[in-house]
Amino acid sequence: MVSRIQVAVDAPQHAGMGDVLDYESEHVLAPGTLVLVPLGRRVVPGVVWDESPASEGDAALHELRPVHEALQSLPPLPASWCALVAFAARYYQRSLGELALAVLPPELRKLDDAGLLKRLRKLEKQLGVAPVDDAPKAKRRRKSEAAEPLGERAVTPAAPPAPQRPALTPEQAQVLGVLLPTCTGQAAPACHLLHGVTGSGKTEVYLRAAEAALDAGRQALVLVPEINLTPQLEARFAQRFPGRRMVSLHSGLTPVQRLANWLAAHLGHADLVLGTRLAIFCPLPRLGLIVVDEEHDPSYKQQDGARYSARDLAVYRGKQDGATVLLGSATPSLESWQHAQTGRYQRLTMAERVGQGALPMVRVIDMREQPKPPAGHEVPPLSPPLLAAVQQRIASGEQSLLFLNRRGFAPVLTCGACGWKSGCPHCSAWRVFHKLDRTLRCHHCGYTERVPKACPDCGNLDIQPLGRGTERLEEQVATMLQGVERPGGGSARVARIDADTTRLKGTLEQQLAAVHDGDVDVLVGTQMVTKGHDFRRVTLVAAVNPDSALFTADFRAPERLFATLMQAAGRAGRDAEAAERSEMYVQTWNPGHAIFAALSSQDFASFAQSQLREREMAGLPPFSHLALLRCEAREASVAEAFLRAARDLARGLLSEPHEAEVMFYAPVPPHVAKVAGFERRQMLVEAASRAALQRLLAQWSPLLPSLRGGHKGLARWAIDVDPLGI
DNA sequence: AGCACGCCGACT
DNA sequence: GTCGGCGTGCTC
Repeated sequence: MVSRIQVAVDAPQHAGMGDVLDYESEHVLAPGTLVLVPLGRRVVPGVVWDESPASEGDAALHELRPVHEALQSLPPLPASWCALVAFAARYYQRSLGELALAVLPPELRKLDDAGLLKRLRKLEKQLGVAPVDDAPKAKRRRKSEAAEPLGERAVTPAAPPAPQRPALTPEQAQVLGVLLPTCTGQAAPACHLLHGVTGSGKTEVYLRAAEAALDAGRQALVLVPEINLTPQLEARFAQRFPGRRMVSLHSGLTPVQRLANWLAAHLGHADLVLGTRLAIFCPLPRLGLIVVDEEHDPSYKQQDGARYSARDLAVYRGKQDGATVLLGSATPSLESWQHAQTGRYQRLTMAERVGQGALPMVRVIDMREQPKPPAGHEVPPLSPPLLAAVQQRIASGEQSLLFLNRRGFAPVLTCGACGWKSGCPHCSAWRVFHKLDRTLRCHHCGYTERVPKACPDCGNLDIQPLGRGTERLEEQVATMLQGVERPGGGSARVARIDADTTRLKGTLEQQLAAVHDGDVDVLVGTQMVTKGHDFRRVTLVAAVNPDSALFTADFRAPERLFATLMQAAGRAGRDAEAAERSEMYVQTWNPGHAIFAALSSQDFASFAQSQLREREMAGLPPFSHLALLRCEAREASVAEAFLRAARDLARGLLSEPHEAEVMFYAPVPPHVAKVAGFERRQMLVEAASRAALQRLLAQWSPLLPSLRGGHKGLARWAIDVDPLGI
């Protein structure tokens, strides 16, 4: 019997095709089955989808092409996975197939059934598990089967010695008293917001929660914001759960490894999955717990392709799969904080550092009151009080961490004679001066050139760096500390950690080890060093120049700066014995800014409260809901005309009672308006409720392809739902 | 998105 | 005379 099936394939929404395409198949294929289908003159991978009632009727409008091949060695993706993908596609305004295929392991998209079977056999051998039943293929059919646990449970190796578990603090015990029953199924699953100051032992809470879920026969998914943070967390989980199978999922794995790990999770062999945002789409048949560590971190929002928020999807998935969700942070996002206030999330608090350590004393340095440099000279990077504090740490054999969130040597070069600046010819951005290889690099399009010997405009030889990045800070600090002796003899050592020094795999670990071994007295670094690392001998942390974050147009900048500074502060005094002498210095030209007062008192709750009040008055999230329509064209006027036409179209969609529910702003250039020769424009859409926004977007986005014809030269457009920056 | 077809400039 | 630029159009 030949039957008609629906398949989701990777075609973008703006192609104007429906969500699924119709094919004919020899066999009935269960929804969630991976297939290869012909599309135009290629063969592309796709996922069999549950028939959508809309296209049911028009059976024989055209000849259907047959499915090329069904990948039946792989158990179909579970209905819960399809539901999550369908929700995310709808919510973030992407086509079903684009999202479905984008969140499968890239390697999987390249295999046919024979290739896949080979990988599965290899995996089974590696894991020592019974083979997945692939005998009577026709038996594996419809939904009822797809929803069942897939494959056999992992054969647990002989019980290893029980690992040592640290004693719980009273706060941890209290938090776990609430949390654990929801992880084991004794109590209804819930969404918890764990607000715990840095050093309060959040990781131990994650470990105990995972233990409870695992002991109840469930799987646990732990998300971290960055790949850098996976190795250390992996080590802690591996140590705690020696008898359990754990896999990691992130873009740093080789394609083959990533597929193997994904398969282990999908087949139910892995008990624990640890990964970055992309892991939220990993099929897990027995999911009982999702942990989102540092839930406020912007990395959870994908910034290209399908712009989903893994944190928000975790909450949705938890509800759908009956799993408990644990969002953890020392500085929760205002969205999550608000949900905790209204009772939608359950708030759990840990205010004390393990071992009674205090957070460092915060000293705000007023840069306006520092001695003025001689005319024609720059303000030195470290003010006298900060320099003295660093020197004192060196003298006592302690370490300092200087945080500057800008890599490279100088953000821009300039000619002293004619005012030329090192702009990028293809972008509206400066090219950053990298001294190591003497290049000017555009961080937006990658355009790189050797630094010119003379000013390209006037020929003047005196080209000067303007501003300061970590590369230059390292150099200047080394100069300032020249001749400063360490206790054991020899002069002070300065090191730097940022994306440029850790480009090669493994170098971050090496550099961190050098810091731990005491080979470094002063560590200069970007954001990278403020996240999660446990520096035992650091007693001084300084934010060298945090002011730039105060004046960006982004309404989330204060929240983000506060989180970053709090996180940086948390790097100091992790050793209880040294905690008392720990300090955080903040150099600023705006000491009156509310953020620094909040940082000094380290009172997140009142900071959050005042920020929420401001958001409410300004009608910003979480009190409104936003979407951005972005587009690109060679000509700015084309991009703007398209956005205006889209706006007129949208206004026409709003019927009488709903007219005031959604507001449209004028098209504006984003922070960097031109990238790689294309002019970018964006238009903000604001709605009082999520439902109203979703209602509009659902009607609006399918109509946008029809506008294309009227705007020659329009390159592409996309909708960003819940954008992080505007 | 791919991948074609299709119509105009500098090369063996 | 062809190789190749990217504009336009189609894919169940």
